[in-house]
Amino acid sequence: MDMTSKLTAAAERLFDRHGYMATGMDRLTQAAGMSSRTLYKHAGSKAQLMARVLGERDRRFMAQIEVGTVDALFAALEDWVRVEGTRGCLFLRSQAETGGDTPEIAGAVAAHKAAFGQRVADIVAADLGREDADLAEQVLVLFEGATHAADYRGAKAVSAARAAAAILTRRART
Amino acid sequence: MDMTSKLTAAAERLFDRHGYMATGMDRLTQAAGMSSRTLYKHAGSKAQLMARVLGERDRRFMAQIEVGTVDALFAALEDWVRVEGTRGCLFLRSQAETGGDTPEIAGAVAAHKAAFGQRVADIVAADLGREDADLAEQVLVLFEGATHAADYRGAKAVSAARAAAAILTRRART
DNA sequence: AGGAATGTAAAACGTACGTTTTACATTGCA
DNA sequence: TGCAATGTAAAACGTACGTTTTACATTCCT
Repeated sequence: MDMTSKLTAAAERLFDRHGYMATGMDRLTQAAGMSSRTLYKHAGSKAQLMARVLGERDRRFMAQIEVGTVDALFAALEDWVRVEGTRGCLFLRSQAETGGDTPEIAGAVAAHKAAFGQRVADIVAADLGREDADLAEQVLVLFEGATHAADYRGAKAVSAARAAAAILTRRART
Repeated sequence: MDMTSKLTAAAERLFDRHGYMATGMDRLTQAAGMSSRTLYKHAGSKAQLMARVLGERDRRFMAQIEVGTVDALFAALEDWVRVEGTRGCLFLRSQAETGGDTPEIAGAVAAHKAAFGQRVADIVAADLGREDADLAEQVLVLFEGATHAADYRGAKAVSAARAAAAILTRRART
């Protein structure tokens, strides 16, 4: 595994577990197993590193929700939280931690959330056989809610969202 | 307005807008208009200050959602985001920023989320005339989702959640 | 064989952190 | 009148921040 991947993986883990601001570069060099000089050669800066972490995560997440039905979307979320745990949305957390004042991060977050919104709309359209902006918004809210409520309610928040989405989707189909 | 209230109000504003970790004590003394010595006399420590901010916010928020129907719950959220803006849930953000490692904060967050969960269950029970744990979980997820999705989708996320909750509640009533 | 590329360890850069202290001014109550 | 309480400004505490630098070792390609 090359140094850049090792660094990005270590950074994602620490930023996700302890927060972006609370994670110092010394902790990062130690976790990545490299000197600070090498780290900066690959990272550029802390903000750029976070932007790359978010880009990687976006790739991974969007691949996981490459599905054709609303129910499969929530099944994918169940898998995601089982593997990754429940710490809310790293994109929104990063944005909030920095008050939206870090351009590299704000850009990565905006790009992800735009792609995610489009993906949800596509899945709803594929499931219904037609576009439905209202249902898409409801499914997006349920997905976001499950992601964050799982923080303190556990996995049952995701299954509740899945059940609610099934009801709303069936209703929209007829 | 006494110094403690002025301090708490200034702290809530800064912590909410720029994040807990990113807000330094010098910025806080300046915003609260008092010396650091006075600030520490009233705050105790940064973590204790945040805990008091969260306690205040819990009081204000729980008063706002003192309602008897599911629809009124989401109407209250619409009012809340109109007044307070859309920056997600300060409790979950604080918890995530500190990785759950700050006891004062973790305690305040746990207390709030327990009270909030109970309140949602009570509202659902009052609306239906009977308890319904499944519907309560769905309403909670919709509420949490609206809170966070409003960050990037705007107020329409809240109305989508309201509409979805209305459908699920009507269905549960019959 | 030789030299760019890539890595290391460790110290230093200046700044800011959360917190405490020193020295002094203003109040309000007994 | 006097003194405790409460406030101020400003410097200092030690630590940690993100970042750069210095000096040196090790690969890898031609």
